[in-house]
Amino acid sequence: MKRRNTPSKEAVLHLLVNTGKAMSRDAIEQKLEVEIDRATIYRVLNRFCEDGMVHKIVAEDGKQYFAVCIKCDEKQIPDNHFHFRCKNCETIECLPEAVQFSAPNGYNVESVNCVLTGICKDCS
Amino acid sequence: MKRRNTPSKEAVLHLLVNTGKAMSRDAIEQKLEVEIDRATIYRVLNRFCEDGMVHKIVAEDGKQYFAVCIKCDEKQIPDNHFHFRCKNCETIECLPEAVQFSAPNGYNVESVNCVLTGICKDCS
DNA sequence: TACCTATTGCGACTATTTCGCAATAAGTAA
DNA sequence: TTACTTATTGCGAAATAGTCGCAATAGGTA
Ligand SMILES: [Mn+2]
Ligand SMILES: [Mn+2]
Ligand SMILES: [Zn+2]
Ligand SMILES: [Zn+2]
Repeated sequence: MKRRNTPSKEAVLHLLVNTGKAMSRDAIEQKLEVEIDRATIYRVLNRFCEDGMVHKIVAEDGKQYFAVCIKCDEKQIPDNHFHFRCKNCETIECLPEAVQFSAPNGYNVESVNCVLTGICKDCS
Repeated sequence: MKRRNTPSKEAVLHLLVNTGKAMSRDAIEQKLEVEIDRATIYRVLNRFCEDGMVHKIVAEDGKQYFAVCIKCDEKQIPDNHFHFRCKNCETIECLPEAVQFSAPNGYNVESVNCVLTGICKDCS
C-alpha cells in the first residue's frame, strides 16, 4: 500500500502541526478551511498513526485525540509521555514528562495511555 | 438526595467486589444473575462513583470501566494508580503502583486516568 | 495518455452512554 | 399497619463517536 499525497492529508497534517496540540476529529473538522468528510478525516488520522507521524490519545471523555509526534530537538517529548486535558478550554496537550512505571512480573505492556485532567496554565 | 438500598445496587456492588477487577457495563450485565436495565446499571455505577465507593477508568477502547476502591489493608492500592488492560482476556485490573508525575507550573491536576495495555500474566 | 489502485464522499450501521418520563418501591413517620 | 414522599427503576428515544461497504474520484507511474 503505497501512500499518496492528497489535499486532505496535507490539510489535516498542517493543522495538527500548526496547532501543536492533540485534537479530536470534531475540532479538526471545525478548524479546517476546506470541508473534509468525517470518515475521511478518521482514515487520514489513522493512516498517520500507522505511519508513526501521529499518536492517538483517548481521554476521560472517551474521545480520540490526535497529535503529531515530536521527537525533534526543541521540545523533547519522550515516547510515553503524559497528556493534559483542560476541562475549561477543552484542549489536550502533550507534556514533556515521561510516564514512569514498572509493570508486575509477567505483564507485557504494549502501549500506554495517560491523561491528567484539570485546568491548564492559560485558564487558571 | 438520600441513598436507598435496592437489589440492583447490591447485585452490582457484590459483583464488582467478587470479581475484583474493573468491569464495563456490558461485562457487568452479562455476569449478573438478575436482569437489570442498561440505564439502571449506569446510574448505579455513577452513583457509586459519586459516593467514592467505586472509581471509573476510561480505556483505550473508549469504554468506561468501573472498579471498587480498595483502600484497605491487604492490597494497598494507592489513590492514583495505574491500570492494566489485557488485550487477550479483555479484563482491566488495578495495579498497586501509584502514578508519579509533576505537572508543569500553572497546571492544576484534578483527576488522573492511566491505562497500560498489553498481555497480562495469566495470558502470557 | 492510459492504467492501476489508493483515496474520497456518502450513507448506513454499530456501539456506548445519556435522558425524559411514567411507574415502582424504599424509607419514614403517623 | 398505613400513608406519604421521593429515590430509583424500566423503557424508549436520543445523542455521540467511530467504522464500513461501495461506487466515484484522482494520484502516481510508465
Ligand atoms: Mn502526546
Ligand atoms: Mn483502579
Ligand atoms: Zn485550558
Ligand atoms: Zn489477560
